[in-house]
Amino acid sequence: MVAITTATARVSAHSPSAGLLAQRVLATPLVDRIQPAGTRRSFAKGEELFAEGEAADFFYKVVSGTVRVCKLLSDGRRQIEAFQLPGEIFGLESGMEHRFTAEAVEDTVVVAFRRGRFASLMHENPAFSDQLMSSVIQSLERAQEHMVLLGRKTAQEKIATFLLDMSRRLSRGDQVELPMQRTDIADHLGLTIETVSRTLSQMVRDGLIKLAAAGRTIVISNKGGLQALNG
Amino acid sequence: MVAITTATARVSAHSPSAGLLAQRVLATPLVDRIQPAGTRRSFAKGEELFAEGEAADFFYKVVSGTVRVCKLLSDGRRQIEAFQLPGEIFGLESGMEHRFTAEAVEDTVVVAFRRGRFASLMHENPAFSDQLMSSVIQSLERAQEHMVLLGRKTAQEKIATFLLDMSRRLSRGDQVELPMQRTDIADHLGLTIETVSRTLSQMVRDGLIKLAAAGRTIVISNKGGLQALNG
DNA sequence: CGCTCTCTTGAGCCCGCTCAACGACAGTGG
DNA sequence: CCACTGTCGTTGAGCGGGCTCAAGAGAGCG
Repeated sequence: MVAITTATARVSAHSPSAGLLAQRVLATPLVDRIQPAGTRRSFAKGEELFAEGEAADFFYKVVSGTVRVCKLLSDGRRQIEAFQLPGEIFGLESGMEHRFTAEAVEDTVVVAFRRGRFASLMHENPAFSDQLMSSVIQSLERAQEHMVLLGRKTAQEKIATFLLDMSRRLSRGDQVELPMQRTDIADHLGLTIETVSRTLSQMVRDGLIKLAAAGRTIVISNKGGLQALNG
Repeated sequence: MVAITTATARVSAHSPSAGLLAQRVLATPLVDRIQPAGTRRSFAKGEELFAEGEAADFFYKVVSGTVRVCKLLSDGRRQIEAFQLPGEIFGLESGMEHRFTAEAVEDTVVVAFRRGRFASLMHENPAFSDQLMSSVIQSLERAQEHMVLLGRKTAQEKIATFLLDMSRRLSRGDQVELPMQRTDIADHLGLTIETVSRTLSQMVRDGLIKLAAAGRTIVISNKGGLQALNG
């Protein structure tokens, strides 16, 4: 592992004045080259990666599958902050404990990085530090975009935004295979499951989308129409 | 400025194995000792620090006053992501442009840090890098907490949470001097100005709070009662 | 085939929004 | 000094989008 660290450090030393946050993603993410430093772990659908309040010894990167990151209120109301798709990093904390719960939406593989070990690695390897920083800032930007949705968009706009976002992030063509069920979508968008279902049905009637495979597959038939709705 | 940089780097080199994100705030924030590297700037109430889409050449730290960070939808609907109070850092981006607008809620003084200059500073000075990282992660945690509020809390709970948060962040005792007007509170909590006003009035009737100074000063007379409401 | 889990659809209600008026100040100018 | 004006906060009346409660429809699986 030391060898890997030095190698990547040498690479970054040669990169010409790598500006912090200047480029969003480097050609080959360092976090991948350093991957051996992390532990590969698998989780079955529905399994919990960690819970709110647990010690935050690790942070994670999704290899395959989907993770939902959520918070609960005392009476069980739930807010899903984000769905983490392959390539995305989550679980970094400023304190000692996790501030939210992470669960596998479907069968999922992640790489777990020990937090303490990465402190020194970050210091020795500026380029790696930049990437981690960039990743956290992107999470923040996504959170900010989502706050607009939660606070100011109508049900129709929320669904439209969600579908376009999912389409962009995991589609092959204009077909989207949703990994999560309606309850998850509802808790992500600040709606009820019934409103999600009704809104999707209405979009089918309006010719914006088509539903298949028990509602899990969505074909976007009028992308422009959806975009006009997304606020 | 070069002298200052080296000085702070030397200090951090002596700090014993400062673990990344291990402690939330160091005794003397480095960003303050390096403050000379930033430019002090003043903004009048209502003035814009930067707008969505502008080049993100600087990031900022609040010295005094209050900044609102917000996003607009095409039809004018607004979501205030956060109110930045003295000591807080904002305006860091992963891309080249600002993704949101920042405006002074009241007369405000900030320190503006040139982004490019801090890339090298971060690399030379791990402790500074840690602090910046910690600050961004804390913004993310706050955003996540706020998403629960926006997506899953009732008007009453939103107001209760807001008042307790403001009280914690800027109160002397149980009296809170709100720097922002009702429109800002509404756009922060995903409500209308009328609902904010009505809910506050109801809380006065319920003996939870007292209002003074044209509604800008709030005395929390039953903190437990408010806490029971905050979800 | 029956059981369970998920999604859909319907009927009715309520919380928060819309529209509108009024009140409380502060600043300004005659 | 007071009338005029603009900004901000409060209050009322009524509406409607999304929620609640309830039942039905598919799909997967033993």
